[in-house]
Amino acid sequence: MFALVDCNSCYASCEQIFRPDLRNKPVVVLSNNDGCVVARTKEAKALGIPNIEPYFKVRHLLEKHKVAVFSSNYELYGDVSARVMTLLRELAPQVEIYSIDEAFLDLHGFQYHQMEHNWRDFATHIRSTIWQQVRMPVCVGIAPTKTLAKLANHIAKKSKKLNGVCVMDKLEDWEKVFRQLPVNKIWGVGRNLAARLSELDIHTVQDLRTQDSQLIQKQFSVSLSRTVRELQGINCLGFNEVPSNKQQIVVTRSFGERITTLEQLKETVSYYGRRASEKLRRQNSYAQAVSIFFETSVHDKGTRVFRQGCRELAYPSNDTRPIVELAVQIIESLYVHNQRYYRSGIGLLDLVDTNPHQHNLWDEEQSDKTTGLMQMVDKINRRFGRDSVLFGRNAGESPWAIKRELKSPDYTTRWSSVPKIKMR
DNA sequence: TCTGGGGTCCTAGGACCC
DNA sequence: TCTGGGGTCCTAGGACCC
Repeated sequence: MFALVDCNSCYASCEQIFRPDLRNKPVVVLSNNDGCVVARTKEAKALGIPNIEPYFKVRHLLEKHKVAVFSSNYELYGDVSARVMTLLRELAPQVEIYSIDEAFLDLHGFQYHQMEHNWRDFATHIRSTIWQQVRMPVCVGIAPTKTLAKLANHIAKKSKKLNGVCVMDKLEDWEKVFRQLPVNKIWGVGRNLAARLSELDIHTVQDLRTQDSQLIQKQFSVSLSRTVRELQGINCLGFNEVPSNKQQIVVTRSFGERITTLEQLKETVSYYGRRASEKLRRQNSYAQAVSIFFETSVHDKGTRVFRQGCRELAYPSNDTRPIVELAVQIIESLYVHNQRYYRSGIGLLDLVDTNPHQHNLWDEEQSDKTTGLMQMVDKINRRFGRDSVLFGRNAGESPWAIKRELKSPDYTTRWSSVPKIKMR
């Protein structure tokens, strides 16, 4: 079994920890520069305040209902999150932190109070512990796969009867609910997929659950076929306790006021470059390329300007100076005068984990076993004749079969290439 | 007047290689 | 010995997540 523990209206709940007088009242947290609503308590939701809504559009509503409004304080949210995650590690054998407000628990082989099917009690224990120790309200979903645990968590949030806990041990018992849940509530099914599925008359969770996963793989993708199998109770997603290093690091902001000069723009990107290289050093990586962009707002008059460029660093680095220097060069080459810029950003790409000054051929081969192996096979074949290397479980099986095998729906593909430029 | 800031994985297709 | 099926590597772009 897996559990998904999710903080309720995370940022808003964090603010309430320090303002107990705001318990059970509508609270809203705004994004950087107070641009958008990014979190709201259920009382605020009930007033009809949508998420990611421009502040100015809902301001009158917030004032009318005397909603408490906070500017965001990400340091605080990070602190509270860390305390929740520490508690979870004490409560469960294996924890995968999925986002600032969510974590999966792997409960395979785990027994609560020496009892095997005591999941409801366990989940309730998690809830009350986190509430008592941190004053953070959470919901818990428990199910045989991660995708189902997500769904269970969703149900736990929606249904008042369940008291924030939903356990899906016998899937047959839930078919009635699955028939009522629209397909886009499933983790991995967004707006676009939902629309395409609807054409095939697949509208509910139950509709998707009962599809043939191979057919879905042909018509859609491996990802969706995995989702189908997960919904059937077949575990297809890995569990990563140790968070892997980021493959790209991006820092973007919209400005408080429009920027109109090259100097100002360079300043913003220098600042983002510093933040980005800090993140890079924290995970001990080196960037090989820098990408920057800046743009005017879609909401402003005139034709919209969007400029973006990517260049390779002379050598892989996580030092602020070469990164910012290159970023500034790119800006200078792309800058368009007489515009009112609305936001900019920097991306550090093609990250490598090895110290570029300590090249080690053996390590490189290890780091990409597939390539290394295939090169070796080719070398031997060239010397001793084609197909002189037999490989795989069955003699005569082609070496490439290994790769195909790893691409089966039960495993995630491990060698997607890092896109060079990945910024809007 | 005022509209978030990050990430991930997958696919398709072209050039090239063995 | 030679072909060619099927790899690699790369990029753009789409879709998804919180």
